[in-house]
Amino acid sequence: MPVPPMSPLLSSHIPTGTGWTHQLKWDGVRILALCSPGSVQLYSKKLLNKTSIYPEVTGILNQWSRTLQHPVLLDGEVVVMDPKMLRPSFPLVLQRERTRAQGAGKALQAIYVLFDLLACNGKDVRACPYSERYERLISLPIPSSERCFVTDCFDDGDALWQWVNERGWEGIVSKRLDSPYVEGKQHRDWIKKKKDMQLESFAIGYVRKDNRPSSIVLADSAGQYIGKASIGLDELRRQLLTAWAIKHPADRPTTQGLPASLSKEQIIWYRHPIPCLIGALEYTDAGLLRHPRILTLPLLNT
DNA sequence: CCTGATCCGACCACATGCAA
DNA sequence: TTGCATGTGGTCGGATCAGG
Repeated sequence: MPVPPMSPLLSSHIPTGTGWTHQLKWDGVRILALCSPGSVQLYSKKLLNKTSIYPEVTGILNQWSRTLQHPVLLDGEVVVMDPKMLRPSFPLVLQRERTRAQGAGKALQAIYVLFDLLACNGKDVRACPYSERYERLISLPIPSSERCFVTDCFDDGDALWQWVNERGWEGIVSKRLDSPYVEGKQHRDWIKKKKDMQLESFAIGYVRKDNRPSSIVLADSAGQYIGKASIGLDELRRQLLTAWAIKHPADRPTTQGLPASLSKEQIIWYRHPIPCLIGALEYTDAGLLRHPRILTLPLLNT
């Protein structure tokens, strides 16, 4: 039976030494595959059944699983490649997951990238060191193809990080070679480092919920709306946001072309936007920031 | 019948408070 | 001190429903 998958801890530091191996971080949806003789079930991180969502993945594994004598439990990431950028695209995989019409064209074909093995030959191997689980994984006779393969391991984490940055991938995951497979994050054996985008931006107002600022409304230097951010707002910043609105009120936004969805929230607009530094993963296709967070919001006096 | 607005649930990330 | 559970917040597409 599947268990909640092992998750990497976020860190800005890449571990070094021979005790660690490093892999690309595939930006997609975590999927466990339980392959029994003649049947395949896919599960999400929360153990929801995703078997029918990715029939192309299920199909590949199904063919192979007919030859099995005992159940095998695989762990990996389902991704969809961005054909232009030659790297996984999280927005595309979400689009793929939510499109019932399988595929909507070949562009949204899902790929299953494997990186761990929890059970094989009917035996639970979670207690085995990662190096051994990985060796067992690559020795499985799964028909390797562009649609399903095992991710590579690298010794030099810094070099892999540099490769990732040059090509705009999401990040890397470092794994301790002697570590067992542990549910969730109760370990220090898997470490992820993610790329970060920073941009100068402007708070043109804030969303008021429960009588206090809950997020800021963001525009870029050209005045284009780029989303809302709430992560990073502490009590001091909330007070600042409120005080700024009292000093520089406006009854309508200084920016054009805001989405209609904003109109159903209570938004306090600023006469003068506050410059701020925003961190984010990337832009979505709609031109909004993905996972924005507030890095610096200056404490202005006037 | 079609269209748009709205709600919902799935994904992700982080802040916070509490417990070990 | 550290990790976990909870809550908040963002995006997106599907489902639903109201109104033309």
